[in-house]
Amino acid sequence: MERKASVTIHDIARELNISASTVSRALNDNPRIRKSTKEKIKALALELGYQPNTIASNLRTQKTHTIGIVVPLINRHFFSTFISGVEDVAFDAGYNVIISQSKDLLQKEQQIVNSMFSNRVDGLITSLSMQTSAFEHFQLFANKNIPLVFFDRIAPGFEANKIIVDDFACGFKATQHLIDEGYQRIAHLAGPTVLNTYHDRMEGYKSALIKNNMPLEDELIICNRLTRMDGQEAIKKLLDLKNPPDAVFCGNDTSALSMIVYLKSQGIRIPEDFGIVGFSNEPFSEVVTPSISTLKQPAQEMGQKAAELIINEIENKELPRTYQTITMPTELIVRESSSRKFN
Amino acid sequence: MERKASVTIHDIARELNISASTVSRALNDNPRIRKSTKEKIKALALELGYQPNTIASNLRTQKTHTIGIVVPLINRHFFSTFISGVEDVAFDAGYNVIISQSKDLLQKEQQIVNSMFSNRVDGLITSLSMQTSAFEHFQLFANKNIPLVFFDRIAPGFEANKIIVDDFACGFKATQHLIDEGYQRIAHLAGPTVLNTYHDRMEGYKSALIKNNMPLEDELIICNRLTRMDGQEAIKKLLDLKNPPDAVFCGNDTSALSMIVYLKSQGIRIPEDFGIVGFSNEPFSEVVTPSISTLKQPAQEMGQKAAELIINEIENKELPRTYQTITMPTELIVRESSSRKFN
DNA sequence: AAAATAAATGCAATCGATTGCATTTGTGTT
DNA sequence: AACACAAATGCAATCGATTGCATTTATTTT
Repeated sequence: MERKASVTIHDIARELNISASTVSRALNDNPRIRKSTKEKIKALALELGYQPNTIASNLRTQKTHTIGIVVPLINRHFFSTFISGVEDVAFDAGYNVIISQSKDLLQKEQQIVNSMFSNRVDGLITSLSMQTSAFEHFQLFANKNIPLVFFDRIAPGFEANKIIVDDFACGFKATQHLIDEGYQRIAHLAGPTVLNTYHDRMEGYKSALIKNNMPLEDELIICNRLTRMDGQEAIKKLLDLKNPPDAVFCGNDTSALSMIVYLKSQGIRIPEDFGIVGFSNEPFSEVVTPSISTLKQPAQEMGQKAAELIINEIENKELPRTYQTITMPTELIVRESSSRKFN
Repeated sequence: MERKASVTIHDIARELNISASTVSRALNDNPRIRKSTKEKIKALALELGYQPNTIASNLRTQKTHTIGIVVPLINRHFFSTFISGVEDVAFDAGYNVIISQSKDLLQKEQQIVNSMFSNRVDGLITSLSMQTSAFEHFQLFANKNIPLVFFDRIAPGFEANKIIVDDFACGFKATQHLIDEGYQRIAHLAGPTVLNTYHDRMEGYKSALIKNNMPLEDELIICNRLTRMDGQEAIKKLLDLKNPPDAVFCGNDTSALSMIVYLKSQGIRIPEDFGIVGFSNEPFSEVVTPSISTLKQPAQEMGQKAAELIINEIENKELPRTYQTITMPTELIVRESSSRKFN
């Protein structure tokens, strides 16, 4: 019920008969202020319950100590873990994190990016929506030389730092693994291939087939949005082929799971009759039956790295920019769904 | 590489030979400005690529259109889904969301809450850390009449809005269900009972036993932090009892899962020999074998509700405060792990 | 003790948008 | 044409902290 306005440095100054500048400097431990004065000021600040107004400081210093994050969906394990990684590093470096989700909609992404700009975030970390194939809305940041880091789903050709995994190698590894396990006819369920991630995984898949002198067949490649429903439809379609596959490399674990559920319901044994490899190691992948072989992306570490990169850029704005693309290591986790030797 | 400072309303004013006030009003669609003037101003703003400086506006208006969220861990499904719900509603109402994780550490929570205050969030939504049993750090908000909403793990006795589920009823329902399925000796694995959630679930458990004339036994109640490891240790301990239980109601799904893994490894059949009910319906709970019976909390809806509540409070600050505690519905999802009739 | 130097503090502008009140411009009435 | 009134715009202070430069105070040097 206290209606009293906030305590400001002016209140402290008045009380002590000194100037606001001195108070400001004292609270910021500026060496120009005598120790005894500082102590006096800090003591009073504490007593009055002074809380700095970050907004005012931000306005004056043109720095918000805030990093914006835009991801398709906050509550996807990969993204929330990534965010957690960013937040860890950011917090320790004195940065706040503001977050929005594009819901995989380009229009919302554009709105958010604008809003983040108006909020004067010091840097922006983002993974593109499924609909994003043009990048003008990020130009705002580039123009004003505000650090920008893309991760996972990146803007190809855009001058910025990028953090990715080697999706091509992942696709290759997954497919090669299925081949090594003796599967003969391997299909691929991909996401929208405008996105580098899905595109590269598919190329890796193709490359592995070619390397092993196996034919590429269009009917064995399906593209959709990789939801549970999509996975089920895809597996039905594949099983209906005249010459159906005996394994699938899926673009994510969700669709892999829904395929497994369907295959089981049809009495098809996994991995004996059919092999599955997913992508991104969702928490459920380890614990379902059969457990899902998958590729693990170091989400937390990617977030940490992204934060380090962007904070470094923010704090060295005067230096000439050099943009790097950092490729983080992935791991093929072989589990039951693709592993005949387990049985 | 453009080094030109940002375009401000003053730049627009100068160019058009009018005052900044008029520009400001025009851009905010103030009816005091003539339509033709507005159009002129907006056109130039667009041409110059004007982007409002939200910081300046925030300082002047004493409003940031920002809601702070503090949760124990961002990448826990319940929390990230809750956040997603908040973000949905907040975004549509023109609010930003800033997020931090306490990592279940009181000290970090205190730091974050202070920082959110200094950043002048218009409201704060929070679920307490496992270590939090005193609430002075939230007093800052209460004193200045800044809306505060607790959810899930709330501060008992603190005057604020609260969003919870009826954990007592949940504990009761879960236990009653196990009894109905014919389990004779039911144990409970609880989290730290300083937290209302775990405390209430335990009380519900006890109440169900009493109602059914079953004895309460201390050795059947274990308290820990409900990690996977904790779950495994707990089930071992329980099985080692002279008179071991034949079912457990677990404080979360994670510990329930680790119990299941252990029980399976010991050749104990679920649900025939042993029943398990978890809590919070993690994504994996539906898909493991056996699938886990659990209580579903409407995380997304809770987030939406929290956002609605706090935005309403923010935008009606002059109204006298009335604090409500909203109890959201839960659902007992019966799956294989507790359901003898399935087999 | 005066002068020179260093240390401590203060003044006032600034960041960019907003807003109460004053002033100017425009419209309508007789 | 003169007046009343409404509509449109401008002035200048404000939000709270920061900071270059000026000024005051303290210390050292000769």
